[in-house]
Amino acid sequence: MLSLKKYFTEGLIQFTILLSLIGVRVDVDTYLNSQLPPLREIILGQSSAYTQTQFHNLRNTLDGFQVPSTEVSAWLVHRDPEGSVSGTQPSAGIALENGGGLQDGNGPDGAVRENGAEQGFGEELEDLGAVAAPVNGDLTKEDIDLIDILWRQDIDLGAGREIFDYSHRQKESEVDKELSDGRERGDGWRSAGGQVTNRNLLVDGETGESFPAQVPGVEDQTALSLEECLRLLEATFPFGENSEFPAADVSTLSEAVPSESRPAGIQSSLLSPLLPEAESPFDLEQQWQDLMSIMEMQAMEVNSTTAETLYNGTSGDLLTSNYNLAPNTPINQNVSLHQASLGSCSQDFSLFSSEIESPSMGGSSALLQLTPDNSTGLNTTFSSTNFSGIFFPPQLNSTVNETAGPELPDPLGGLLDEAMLDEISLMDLAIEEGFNPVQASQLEEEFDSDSGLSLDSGHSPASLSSSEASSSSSSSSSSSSSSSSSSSFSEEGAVGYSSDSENVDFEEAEGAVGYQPEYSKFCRMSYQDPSQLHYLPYLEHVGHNHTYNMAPGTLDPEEPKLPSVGKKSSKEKPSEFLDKQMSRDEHRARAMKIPFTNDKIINLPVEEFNELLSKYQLSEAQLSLIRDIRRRGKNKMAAQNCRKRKLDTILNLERDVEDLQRDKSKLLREKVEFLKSIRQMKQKVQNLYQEVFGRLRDENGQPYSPNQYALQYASDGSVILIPRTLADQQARRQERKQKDRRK
DNA sequence: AATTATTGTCATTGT
DNA sequence: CCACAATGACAATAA
Repeated sequence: MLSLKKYFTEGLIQFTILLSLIGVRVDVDTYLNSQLPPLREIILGQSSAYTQTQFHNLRNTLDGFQVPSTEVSAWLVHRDPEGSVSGTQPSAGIALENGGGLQDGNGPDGAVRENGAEQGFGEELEDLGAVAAPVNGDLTKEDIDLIDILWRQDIDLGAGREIFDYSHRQKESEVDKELSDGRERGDGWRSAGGQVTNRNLLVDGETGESFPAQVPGVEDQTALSLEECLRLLEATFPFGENSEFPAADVSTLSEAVPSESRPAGIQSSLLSPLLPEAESPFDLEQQWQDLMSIMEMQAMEVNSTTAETLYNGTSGDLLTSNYNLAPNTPINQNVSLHQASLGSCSQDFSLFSSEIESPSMGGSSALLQLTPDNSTGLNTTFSSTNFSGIFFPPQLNSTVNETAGPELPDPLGGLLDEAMLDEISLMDLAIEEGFNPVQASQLEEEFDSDSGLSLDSGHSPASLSSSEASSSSSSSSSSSSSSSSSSSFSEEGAVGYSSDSENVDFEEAEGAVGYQPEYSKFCRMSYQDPSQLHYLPYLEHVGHNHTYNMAPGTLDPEEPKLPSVGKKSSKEKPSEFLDKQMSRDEHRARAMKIPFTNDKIINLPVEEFNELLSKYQLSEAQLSLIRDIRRRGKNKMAAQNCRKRKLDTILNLERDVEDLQRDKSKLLREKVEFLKSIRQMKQKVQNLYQEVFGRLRDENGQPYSPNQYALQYASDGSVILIPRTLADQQARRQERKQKDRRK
């Protein structure tokens, strides 16, 4: 049996969740062996590799869900040892026929799926409401859409499709062949129809209570129950990197549990055991802990809204009411909540359109339309797609897509200007701030404290990267060690600084401003530098006839006159001009009739210098002057070198500061992104919870009151329905445990 | 005339 | 100790 972990990675979860939601327990093995193409691709129509026929086949397959549970087994196509496909295709339901999403392969656009979803949902509930919902159900549009969303989430979160495709499908080539021959295959399903797995169809739920019933070991359990699906879903949340939830973080789920009095962190340990196989808990755990700690405050917010929505729904049409009410609830978070899990649902389409009119969303739409070119690029960066696809209404995406093409991950995205992403993400942030007051305040806090930087630096890297990208090479690799190409640094430094100096946050600004006056100076110097350093030794005589240098004793009678002579020389050029070009020391040397050049005096090695001196009979005054000239000359060069070094170090420091600021703002952006992701995940979980809870029916076919019951994750990984009082007790216990742990 | 940037020089320290 | 480099501080000069 495949391990659950593999299910995660293969993204089967959502699919299975769907099955579970409608009361079907599916043998994942069966699915895996069924030669079905990856659901994500099919459902989303994102893979051009699948033909219409294949989509059709899938649809047929999914149609199978419509049949009563007793017949459900029939649809399950599975593969016999010889590899031939066999299975039964029951009378095909038509529910999916309306779901253009499956047909046209437009995926999340949602435009095609605008119709019929909501009604389908309500009707379904009516039809099934009296019966134990989990037992039996149609695959409604909502379901499809939910799957869609979930898949997208997986995509967004980076769940590797490759894993899915390759790691567990050893017969892929075979499958591919068959896929390429989709119609035959589909026919095969329909016609063959003999072999059915029995174990798939453990349909529980004689009553609504049946729900919690099954709690076998997770690993070797053949069928995935709803509980497991929930858990799996959660397990996949950590950005698709199959990280595990830190124990303390299960509160996320518990927070998603709708209740008036906050259910207070349901057992974290309940969830943790189900992730024993999480592959790389290393950094992610830490990451999660950090993030979750940040998020703790927001959780309550989510809670309240959840409770609200849930309570709004009365009974049978609880879910329907959810869908309807959520957007209308005063708290904006519900909007994002819905978008999180149902963003591309056709039924939400209309809702969103109304929501767009709200100021925040209006802003978002404007934003997105302003930056159509980057929409593709966003996909590659973490969760950007998430937000554009889920967070924003489908229409927006569609409009974007019109200009920017399909929303598929774009390999070129990474090359896009990070700046735009920054802006977008920050704008997203700003938008989202409207959704969650707590979050907003938190973010405000951030931006107040150090995000004078982060806000502005969102632009500063932009300007930087753009300028750098045009001029030099290193643009977006923020932490690139300061490469000192002296040719570019001057310009780059100037640009970077001028932009940055405005963007530094206040504390840092002080230091930076202190530098600023000098900085321009340095920039100038740096411009001159290359040439300066080279020809200075020759040109140093040019303009400077500094006189203060003269040793008192060696004053030449001419020297005081020199300035006047110089002025005249400007008019009587030829000879005087040369005089003017000579340094004072040279003048003095000439006055003292030193028989060799100052250049020799200064630059000869000591030995040669001494030799030179020994060759001539020089007066004491001459020797003294020569020594002074040598000393001053050497010192002059030393000073120049020193200044150059100083300049270099300062410029390097500047660049380091820039890099660090860029890193900082980048980290801040990432933080914000994480926060957003977490929020959305919470909302998805919350939604899922509501959906599941809303479908539960007691013996009388009545929905459970969220006031009295709650879903709870048991320690063995299952999900059970328990009275609220009990849940609260356990929650308290759990809190205690956590506190103890922290201590 | 005042200010600023640049450069040279000196004194000092370190190598 | 010498020669010299490095550097801070000061001053002259140019712009």
